[in-house]
Amino acid sequence: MSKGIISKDEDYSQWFNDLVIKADLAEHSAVRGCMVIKPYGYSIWEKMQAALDQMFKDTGHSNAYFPLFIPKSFFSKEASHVDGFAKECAVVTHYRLKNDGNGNIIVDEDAKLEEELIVRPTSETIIWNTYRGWIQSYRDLPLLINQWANVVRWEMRTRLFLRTTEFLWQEGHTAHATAEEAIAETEQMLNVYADFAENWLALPVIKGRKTANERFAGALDTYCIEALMQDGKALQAGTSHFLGQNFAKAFDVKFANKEGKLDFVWATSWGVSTRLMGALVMAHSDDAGLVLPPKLAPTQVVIVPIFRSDEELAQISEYVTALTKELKAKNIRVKYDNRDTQRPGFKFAEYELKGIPLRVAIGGRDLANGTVELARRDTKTKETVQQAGLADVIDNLLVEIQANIYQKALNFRNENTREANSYEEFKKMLDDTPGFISAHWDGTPETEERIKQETKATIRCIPLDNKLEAGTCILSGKPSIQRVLFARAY
RNA sequence: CGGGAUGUAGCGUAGCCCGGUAUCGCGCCACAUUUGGGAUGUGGAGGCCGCAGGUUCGAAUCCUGCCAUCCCGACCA
Repeated sequence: MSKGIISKDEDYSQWFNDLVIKADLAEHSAVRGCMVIKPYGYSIWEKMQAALDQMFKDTGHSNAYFPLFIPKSFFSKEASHVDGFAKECAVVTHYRLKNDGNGNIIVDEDAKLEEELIVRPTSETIIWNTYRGWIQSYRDLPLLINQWANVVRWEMRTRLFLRTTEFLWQEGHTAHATAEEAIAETEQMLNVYADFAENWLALPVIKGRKTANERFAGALDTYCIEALMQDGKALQAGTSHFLGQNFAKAFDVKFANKEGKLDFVWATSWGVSTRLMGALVMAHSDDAGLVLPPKLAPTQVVIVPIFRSDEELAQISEYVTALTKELKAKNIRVKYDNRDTQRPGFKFAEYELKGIPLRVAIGGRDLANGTVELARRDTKTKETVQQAGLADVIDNLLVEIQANIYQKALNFRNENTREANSYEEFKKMLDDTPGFISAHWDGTPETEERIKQETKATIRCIPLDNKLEAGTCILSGKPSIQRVLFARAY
């Protein structure tokens, strides 16, 4: 176990907190519920952004930016939307401070805003108000826009990365001429998220739809990807919404179709957030620290020299310079840690904590033998390998590590996905063997709500690849046409 | 917002019941010896004891108020 990190078996949530802090990803700020994302954490987020951004552009989307503030009146235009967000909005009421004469800075009551501004919890309203001016004809469609932004949701309880008051995300907002096209877009972006989760985060996800209860405020249908964390709790990793014509109607966004008739536009929105950082940590890491998938690791290979004298270091450095050049030619992100202020053992522990996928150690012994010591973070194994052809070995290993981390997470999820056929069995599983539970449900919000009240488990999704299967609801005993996926969730 | 707890050096803590300006460890700085898994020794620096009042000759300690954080609920990307 690493210094200052509690074992994840002993206290999972404390382990997560320790890890985020010790690995230097983020820290609590002076502002309630808001975190400072530190350089190392932010560099991982930037890797995620870069990959996602490219995927959005490859599917025809463009980035734009809309205001942080939204006039309060916009919110009341879509009834279920305001219901969903009203309780967690930060509101700007004044635009000036003043000195009260006693050395205190106070809000200047004379500077009250005519209409209060809401700090965006999500941007549907301001964006659809803007789209009204951008769309007149079917020729203006589809409109495919994404924005990278921060949003604020005044949550009661916050946790680093998983639920902070302010968080970073991207939100896509698209407009289409037909429902079919909007639904296809919703599904396409869900697939982009699943692709990203599996191929970059090395995180297997279940694609599915939310029940009416769990649907986004203002959506007709909410699709999601659900992942399983190492403590057996589910985490919603991304959502994609089919908004129908709700926002078009609320903001009067009409277009002339090919027949010259006016119709309301069909909408989607979709987003992933810095919560993915939490998913990344919780899915793969261990008691020694982070385990980063090579594709997202800011540094993929760290080289640690072991030396007794300046002369020895100079000899090692000469070899490392050549190796580094080779690795960089293969687009491998490599760091040479030749600090003489820390000893090798300290560096080993530090890079394990930070999740660097591969470590190369090289000392006098290796120089004599033409070898290096190569250590994998994911398996914690190390071996002595020949210097000749090392760059290729490393290149291949990074691919293997990415695949291994994914496979490990997939095995874990498979081992912790179970079928329950009675309510007793269901409750026992939740307590004894947490994970996904596939069970029959009668399709009513009442049953869903009662299960949630009694067990804290929610329906994570109705998987898209579900097979229809007649059965009886575990709670009500009423007929059911399919199993749905339950879990306790973050 | 309800229930519980905690605020003492960068971090973790002792002292509080029973008032007398603060203990220990990690980390930090200097030097020496070290360097293949978180080094050792010697010396050193670092504190408005969460904030504001009150009691007292004297408050980290007692009293009141406030603020913040954490844990458990309801809410949630």
